[in-house]
Amino acid sequence: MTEAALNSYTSDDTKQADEGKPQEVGGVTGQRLRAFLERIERLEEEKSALAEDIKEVFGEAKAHGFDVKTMRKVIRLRKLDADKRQEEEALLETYMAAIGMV
Amino acid sequence: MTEAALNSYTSDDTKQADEGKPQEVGGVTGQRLRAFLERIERLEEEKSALAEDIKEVFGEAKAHGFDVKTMRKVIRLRKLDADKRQEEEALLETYMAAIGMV
Amino acid sequence: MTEAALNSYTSDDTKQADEGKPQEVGGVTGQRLRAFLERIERLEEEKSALAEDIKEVFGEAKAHGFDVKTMRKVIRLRKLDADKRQEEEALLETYMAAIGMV
Amino acid sequence: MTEAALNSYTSDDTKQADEGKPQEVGGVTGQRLRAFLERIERLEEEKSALAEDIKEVFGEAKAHGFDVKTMRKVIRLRKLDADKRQEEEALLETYMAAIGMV
DNA sequence: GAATGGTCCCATAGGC
DNA sequence: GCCTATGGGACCATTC
Repeated sequence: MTEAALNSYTSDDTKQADEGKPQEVGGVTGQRLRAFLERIERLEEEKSALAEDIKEVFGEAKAHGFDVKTMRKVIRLRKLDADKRQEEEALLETYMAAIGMV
Repeated sequence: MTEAALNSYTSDDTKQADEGKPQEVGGVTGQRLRAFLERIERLEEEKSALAEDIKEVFGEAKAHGFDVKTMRKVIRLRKLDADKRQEEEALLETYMAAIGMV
Repeated sequence: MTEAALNSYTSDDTKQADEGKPQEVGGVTGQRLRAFLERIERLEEEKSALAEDIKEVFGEAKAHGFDVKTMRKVIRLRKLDADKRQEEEALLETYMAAIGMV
Repeated sequence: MTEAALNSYTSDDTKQADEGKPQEVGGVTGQRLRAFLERIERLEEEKSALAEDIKEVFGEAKAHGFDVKTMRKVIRLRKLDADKRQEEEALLETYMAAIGMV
């Protein structure tokens, strides 16, 4: 995405910048906000790309004759395992904290 | 669904231990399936990590006094904008291809 | 909640009913819709009541010196257990279906 | 947090087996905790069941050609209305109490 | 008021 | 091609 596209909805500030004058409107705060927005948008693009990748891998597996639905079930189950383990540890920590073992 | 697929979650390692021979059960197919599962799980972990990052950035922005809900709105609008722009460009290319402008 | 309250947003039909004439506007369809809405609202009231009950039990437990946070953790963990078991069974069924054991 | 609370998830049954004596560890307190947990879990099951029921009713309505999304909107509006009415009644009662009208 | 967990709603994707 | 099912996101309530 181009910088221009990013500016499309906050264009007032940009226009001023284009005219070679420091931002009197919005100013530093606007700069900071824009920086946050762009960081987030960048991360979301990466996230979407990963989602694409995942879909592709499923497609590949399917092309090799594997059943996607079952694969999803297996993955979900493995995730439950991991979550359970994590939850157990969290509970243990809570207990230890409760009896003063920091 | 293949027999190998069905065996995927009862690990090859175990079977090997039982029979003392590498990959008699499931074999190459099981290996392939596992590879797919692991690739997917890896990608999903990365995706989750990015989701975490995004949350953190929002948190940071909030700490600087920005309203997260409004930020989300802005991002949504900008995304629509970007999608629209992309759509238009795609259409333009279609037209240009149609009239032989490569 | 009174019947009048339930009718507050679909009052047109009701008004006609009040005037001793069968519903020409909306008619049977409106009746059916209202019946659905009322069933749902009834169920949601019951659900809210249960949420209240749960809060009360936590309160009671707290009054007996139990730590609510830890209790929640334990409950969550037990739920994960249950989910995992259920998921395992679902996976097994998928497998059996896959090999034609209906 | 009490010691009994900490023992709640490692069941009394096991301890009993180990020591051959009923309820020496955890004891009455553990019993009480377990009772609380079970009451809560029972209530949560009922709550989930109701959520299921609600989904089913929506499904039924959909099968009759109603638009679920719109139905949700209507229900939300009617709820707001009900809340408002209740609020007003509460205020009225407060006033009446204030002027001694029991 | 900050953070966390829970619930609800929507949008997308896969199956029939 | 609909339609159900599932995952993700937003919102809200509650706790510390």
